[in-house]
Amino acid sequence: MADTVTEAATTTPARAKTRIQRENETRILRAALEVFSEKGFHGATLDRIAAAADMSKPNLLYYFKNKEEIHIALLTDLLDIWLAPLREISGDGRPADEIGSYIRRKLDSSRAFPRESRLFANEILAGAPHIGDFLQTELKQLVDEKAAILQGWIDAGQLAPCDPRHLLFAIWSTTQHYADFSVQVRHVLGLTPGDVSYYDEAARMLDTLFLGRLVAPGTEG
Amino acid sequence: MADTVTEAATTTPARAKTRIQRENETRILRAALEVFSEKGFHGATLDRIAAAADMSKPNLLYYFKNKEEIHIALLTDLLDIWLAPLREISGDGRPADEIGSYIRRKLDSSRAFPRESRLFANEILAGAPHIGDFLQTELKQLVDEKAAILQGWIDAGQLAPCDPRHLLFAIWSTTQHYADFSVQVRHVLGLTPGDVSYYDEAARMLDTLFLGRLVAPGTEG
DNA sequence: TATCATTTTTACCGTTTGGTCAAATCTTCT
DNA sequence: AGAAGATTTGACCAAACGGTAAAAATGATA
Repeated sequence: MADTVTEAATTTPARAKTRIQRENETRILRAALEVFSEKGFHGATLDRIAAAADMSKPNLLYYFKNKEEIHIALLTDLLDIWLAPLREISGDGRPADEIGSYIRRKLDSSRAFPRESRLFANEILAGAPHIGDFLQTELKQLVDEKAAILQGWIDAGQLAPCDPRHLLFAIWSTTQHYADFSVQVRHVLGLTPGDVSYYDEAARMLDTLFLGRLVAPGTEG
Repeated sequence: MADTVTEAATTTPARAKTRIQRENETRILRAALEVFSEKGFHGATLDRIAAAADMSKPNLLYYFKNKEEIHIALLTDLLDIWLAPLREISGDGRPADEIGSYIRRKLDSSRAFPRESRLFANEILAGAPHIGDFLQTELKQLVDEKAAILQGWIDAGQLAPCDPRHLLFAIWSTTQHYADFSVQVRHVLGLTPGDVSYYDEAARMLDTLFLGRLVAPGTEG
């Protein structure tokens, strides 16, 4: 399993970073995100990443000691993006407002960071070899905390009885789907490759689903 | 892009298959499914698949001419599994019954075929290089057909106004999530690696979400 | 401008990987 | 049993891959 992203990074004193160093590291990370999110860890090659960064392979390896270190650097950046929308959920607001805005934030995140979302999806699909520890500790803790808020609403009769953690799963899956499965979404809707116009309709759907009544009364089994 | 699964397969007359041939092909496909779904296409190696099939690599290549052909064979089998639950949706039933049972079938499919689901997810994430054509034609057509049924219910006031295709997306994402992101689900719930006990609670959640009212009236924004 | 550290390049290496080939072995059928 | 075909194996190959070493070039600084 090698390294995990939660470990301390620096063992050497660590000098101040040069301008070139900063520029090249971001160039590499940007290129690597593109390639990793599209091809997965094993499908991505250093040659490809180097080419995308407009840089020679040995030069790339001057900034990151190996392929895995680039991958871990990307995942580390990613986790903040992933958690941010969840962190904002507050027990002070009204359930519909809080849940509705959480969904909107997650959906916005899918639209703004589709590559990051696919990187995350690839990592989970692969068995979360690098972020397993994060999932078990940091994420679990935050989920437990927010689930308690949702449970409070359930106890107060403001939210249907359900396992709040599964409600979060439903929000994650539906929102991330539009980034991770965008190819399928587009093909089914008959859209062209770059088109992301489906996000507006997606937002309406998720509002209806999570905040409205989907199936009309009297038509239930 | 190479081959797609929808192309005609045989150009040679195709002899009747031997007992050994049938046995070994299924052994290979079973092993390949295990490895591909766990490691992705590029992460899977012929050596690994051969080892999992308890077979030498050249012997494996006696039955499938290359790695891609094994992958395509798996995807072909997969598509039937993927479509089956959707095909069953009928316009004759009541909306809640039809949608509810569709969700149950999809969730059962995730539980019964998690490896197939992950194989599918990997393929879509990679940009659907092999099943792009299937998505654009066969799947799109079936979705259009079923979406028309849902639209009929909407027009009859039995279903909330929404884009029916996005309703299908929501069902796909929530149900497949439990197979594709099972590692994350288990880590968040604090379950052990093999544990799939979360499926019962998942079924309740999805029933509440799609068929019930999630947020109570009066607590909406 | 001379010096020193940083950055980049060229050439290369060992391993892994997908795949081939021909010989050997096993099945099947007469 | 023996021929014919099907199956299996061991030895091997070329390309791709991750990564290294050392020299050359560039940048910062006094």
